[in-house]
Amino acid sequence: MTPVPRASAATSPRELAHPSCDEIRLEGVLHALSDPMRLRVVRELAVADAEVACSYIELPVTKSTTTHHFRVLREAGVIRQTYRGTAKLNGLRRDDLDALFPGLLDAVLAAAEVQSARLAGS
Amino acid sequence: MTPVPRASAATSPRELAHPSCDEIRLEGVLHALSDPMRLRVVRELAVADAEVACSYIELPVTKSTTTHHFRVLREAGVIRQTYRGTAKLNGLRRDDLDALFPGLLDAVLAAAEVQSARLAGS
DNA sequence: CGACTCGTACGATAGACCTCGTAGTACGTC
DNA sequence: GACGTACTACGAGGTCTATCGTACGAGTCG
Repeated sequence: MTPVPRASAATSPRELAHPSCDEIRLEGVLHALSDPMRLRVVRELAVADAEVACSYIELPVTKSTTTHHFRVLREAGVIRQTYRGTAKLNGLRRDDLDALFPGLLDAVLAAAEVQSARLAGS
Repeated sequence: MTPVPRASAATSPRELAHPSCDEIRLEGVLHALSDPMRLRVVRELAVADAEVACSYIELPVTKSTTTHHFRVLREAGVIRQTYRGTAKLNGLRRDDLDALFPGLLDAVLAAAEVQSARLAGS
């Protein structure tokens, strides 16, 4: 019942499973990006342009839910997560996404920007 | 309980409600595109580059389900539907989408193309 | 008119998803 | 070792969604 066998705790039991580039599916990426919370996370990660902790991005939901969204983003191949002590650093997989789907991430980010400005402007 | 009051059947009871450009939300578009069936429909509409009937696009699902997907696409603002006799013509709202989110549709279509080729090549 | 085709509407079902709360684990600090 | 912090896992509740089947309205053609 444990899909991820806990990485066997050999040396780094805190390795997180990321999909390889071959496993990243466009539908999954679009679905991950279609949630307002996750889109917000991705936008903040994009402007941060560096690895930030989960707690750095404040969402109007519980921490459990935040964890859930980060997991969805990771499993879709949108972000990369690595542990660093007690914190978990999150970064956009921009290189992989750009290689797989050129221009897609930028187009989505630009569209989010446009819409955000549109909604703010009235 | 009827969100759309049936257009009142005044003169054209067969007018379909489309969201205006202001009402098109990026999340909705991404969500509409995140379904394999709908992505397929959009791709076929893009290559057709003209208005085609629902039945022109063959999907491995029932006709009811096909109708459902077309409705989702229309309500998200991705396609435009108009009646012409017994058939219903579907066309991409390319102009509106390009105006709202420049490059987004092309990026998604290109990404779908890339992935399709990748999956076919094995 | 009758029959047929195209698409819709409604109900039902099963699965996925977002959200939360609580309990637990890993890591750092005192 | 004890405590606090950061995040996770699990279960639950409620909503949404994809799919189907059947029944129905609109239009076309014999």
